[in-house]
Amino acid sequence: MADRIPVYDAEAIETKWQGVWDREETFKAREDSTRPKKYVLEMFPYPSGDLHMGHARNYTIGDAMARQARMRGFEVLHPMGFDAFGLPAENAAIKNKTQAGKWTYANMDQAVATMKRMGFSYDYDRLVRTCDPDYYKWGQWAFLKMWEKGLAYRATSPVNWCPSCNTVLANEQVVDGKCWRCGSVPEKRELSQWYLRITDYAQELLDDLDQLDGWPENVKAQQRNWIGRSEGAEIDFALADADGKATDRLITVFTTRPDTLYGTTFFLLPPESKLAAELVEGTEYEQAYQELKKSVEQVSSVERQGSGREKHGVFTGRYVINPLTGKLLPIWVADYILLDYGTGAVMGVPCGDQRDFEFARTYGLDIPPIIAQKDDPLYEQLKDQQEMVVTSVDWDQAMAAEGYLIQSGPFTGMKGGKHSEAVDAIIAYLGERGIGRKTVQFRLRDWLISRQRYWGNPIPMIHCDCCGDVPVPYEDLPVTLPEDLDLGAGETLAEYAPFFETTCPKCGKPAKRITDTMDTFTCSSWYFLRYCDPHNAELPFSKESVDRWMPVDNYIGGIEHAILHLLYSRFWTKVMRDLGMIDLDEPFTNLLCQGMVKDAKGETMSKSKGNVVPPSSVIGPYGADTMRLAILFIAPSEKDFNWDEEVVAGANRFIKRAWRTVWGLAQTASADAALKVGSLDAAGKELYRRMHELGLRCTYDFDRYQFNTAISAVMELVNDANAYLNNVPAQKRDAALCFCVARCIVAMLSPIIPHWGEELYHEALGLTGSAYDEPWPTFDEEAAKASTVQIAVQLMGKVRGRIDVPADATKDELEAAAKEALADVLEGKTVRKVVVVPGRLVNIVAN
RNA sequence: GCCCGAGUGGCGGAAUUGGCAGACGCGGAGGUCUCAAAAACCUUUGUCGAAAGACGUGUGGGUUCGAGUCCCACCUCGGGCACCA
Repeated sequence: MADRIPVYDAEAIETKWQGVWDREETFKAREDSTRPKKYVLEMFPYPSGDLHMGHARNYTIGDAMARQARMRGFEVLHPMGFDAFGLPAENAAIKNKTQAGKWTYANMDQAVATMKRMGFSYDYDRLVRTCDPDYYKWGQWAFLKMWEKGLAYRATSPVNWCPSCNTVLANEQVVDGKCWRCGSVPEKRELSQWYLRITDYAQELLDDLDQLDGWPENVKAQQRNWIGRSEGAEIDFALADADGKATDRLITVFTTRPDTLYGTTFFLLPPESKLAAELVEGTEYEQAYQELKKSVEQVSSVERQGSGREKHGVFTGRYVINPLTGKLLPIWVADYILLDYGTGAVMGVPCGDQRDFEFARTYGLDIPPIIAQKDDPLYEQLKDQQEMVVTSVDWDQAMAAEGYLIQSGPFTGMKGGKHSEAVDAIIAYLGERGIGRKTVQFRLRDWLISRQRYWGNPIPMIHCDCCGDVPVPYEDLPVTLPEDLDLGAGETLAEYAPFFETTCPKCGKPAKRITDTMDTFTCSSWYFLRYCDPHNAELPFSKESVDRWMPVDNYIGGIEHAILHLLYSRFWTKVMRDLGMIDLDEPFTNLLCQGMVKDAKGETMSKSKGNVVPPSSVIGPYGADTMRLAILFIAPSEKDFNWDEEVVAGANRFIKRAWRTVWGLAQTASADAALKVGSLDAAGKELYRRMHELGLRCTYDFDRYQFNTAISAVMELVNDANAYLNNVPAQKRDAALCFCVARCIVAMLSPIIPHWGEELYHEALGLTGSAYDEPWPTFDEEAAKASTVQIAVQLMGKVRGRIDVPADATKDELEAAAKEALADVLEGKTVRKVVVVPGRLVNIVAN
């Protein structure tokens, strides 16, 4: 072994090992391995340029997991790819007068170079780019399968249209009332669009969240919120004719509060309602209705939403009949009613609902009390009152939601509220008469996937004037995206005849291709399945390969995908399961959402703010390993952190110190000598013990992905090893111990600073092969135990002293030792109780 | 309004799940080496106090021999959903 310690030259070492890993295909996932599998996956990037700090953090976390898993004996699948379709490429192409593909491929090449420079252990043979025809072909294939199952369909309805992106958006992509990508306020437009029927899976998507023990609570909560399940009832109201007599025509409402049916004094429809338009047509009420409808269209969705907004409505001149009381209820059109939730019709209960209350106040409608709490004077007055005698009250706000029914016919006196006995009783009563039924509503809407943009996966459908919408035959897939549009001149797919002109596969007559492309989130909903079998030319993936690798054991990515990508991927997985493609309910077993990297002041990094710290600015002066260590050490992975140059410098200092320590140990190390613990001197025994203690801690922290404390455990071991080197003269050091400790330090840091680890593994320890063929060291609880421990001696729970005791002392011995230590304090007091926690403390209760 | 989180030194953060609060690192102070500086190494560093000691995990209560950890009430901050009937 070398006598002199070489200088730590990060760049030389990193270049060297990156070359070796590449050449030797060290990180290729092997299909024929007999090891158990582990699938570690980071959310693939959108190639909008080079990687930024957020990517560096995301991939460093995943890489540490992947490398450690391999050392723990797993065959690891750790792939990478690019979510390559999308608007920024198209916008850049328009601006630079180039092709979207050209721009995208150049960015991907750059990003791959940076990934390699960071030393990420990807199996690059499995690189997937969603804009490659042999990938997006299978997205089209999946669309056709969904079409066949009725899960893909076309519908005309008001949709969110982003005027800046010139395309429609999914509900999930309207964030805070604005386009998720550009921040413009979308307009409502009535358009014919393509949807995936995700609502068919609403209940399952909700229920299966309970299986996802490895997901953060807040992500599951967000998904539950988004799916938005409400239990309630549908109730049929008969439309009245001009004389107030019931007609055959029924209008159904959805309500979560059927118990408040007796308090219904009006009936509500949304402005977009076709029924409302029909009811007022040709009447004196039509003009006011049209004005309201127009004013709603002019108001943006941001303004229209929000409970603070004043409510507007118009009367339609028509009535429905309350099925319980037989009373006539005026039908109003109101701007706070949503077309696409529930049945699109609402019963107005001003006493029980704050919104209905405000509406009733504005338009002078009755507010009859039908629910009261027991301490309410109204309750005393009306608790046995079945008929309506108090028809309106003069309150400031709606009644409490819970209470007892009053003036509610036979249900008077029952407990009311959500999921109350009154709810059940009224549903049962309505059910017997066939005018109401229990039902469940979801807030989740079907997934609108058409985009009127070029750079995406074409929807594989043809519209024929004779045959309607006809799927492209499977053998004609993929529908290839043309590469020679003049984007700079504003050309779109819809105007590009070579693309849309075709013939109908059914009747052979001239027909037009659908020129919408699919939402890019369709591409990212199944890429993790493609990684299992990336070169399959017959199918999107084989069942065997998915059975081999799925589910993803560790999925790492940003919290911003809590709803969008993570919900869509769960849906897609369930669809693939129902198509018989896979046997899997959920794609991602464990999910880690890493925090954001902000600048030193805590601001988010952005090009417009000019505060971006590019990864290259750290890799350049310090090297990739320092970058990786700093990122993992600065904070727990889920937390945001502020970029701090001092932490980087500190990380680099530790790497250099650990480098010298390992080399220092290596100078007296021997790989051949057997370690005889019994014959070690005191310093050696203690170092050996600490190695086990800290190794256990480090392993435990790796197992729970808490890298900051895993690193601190190794730091302690390095400190201890240094103390050993400083205090024990070279000729007295134990060669086997030195080797063992050095090897443990190298092994435990290798997942985090891999080039450093590989270099020392070979050059300092003189080992061959790869550090990643080295199994993770095993540590022993017994060996970690100290012969004597210091425990606290407490009086009434307060620490009064500390004593050194043998680790194996009995409870009685500990009690005796503690009493002795506190003898002078205890004098004159009576000991009531003694609590002994071996290895920790003795607490004496005395007075 | 509803639903999730989180509040610990000057800072990032630990605390093996009810058992010695502040591990590890940053920063600070002092020192060694040097003509000097950098680097490196050593000592020290929760607050108050000269010391003994006292006080300390957002606030106020509670349970317990013992609470950062559990329970109740509240405050503050962050995030998500939101005119969803």
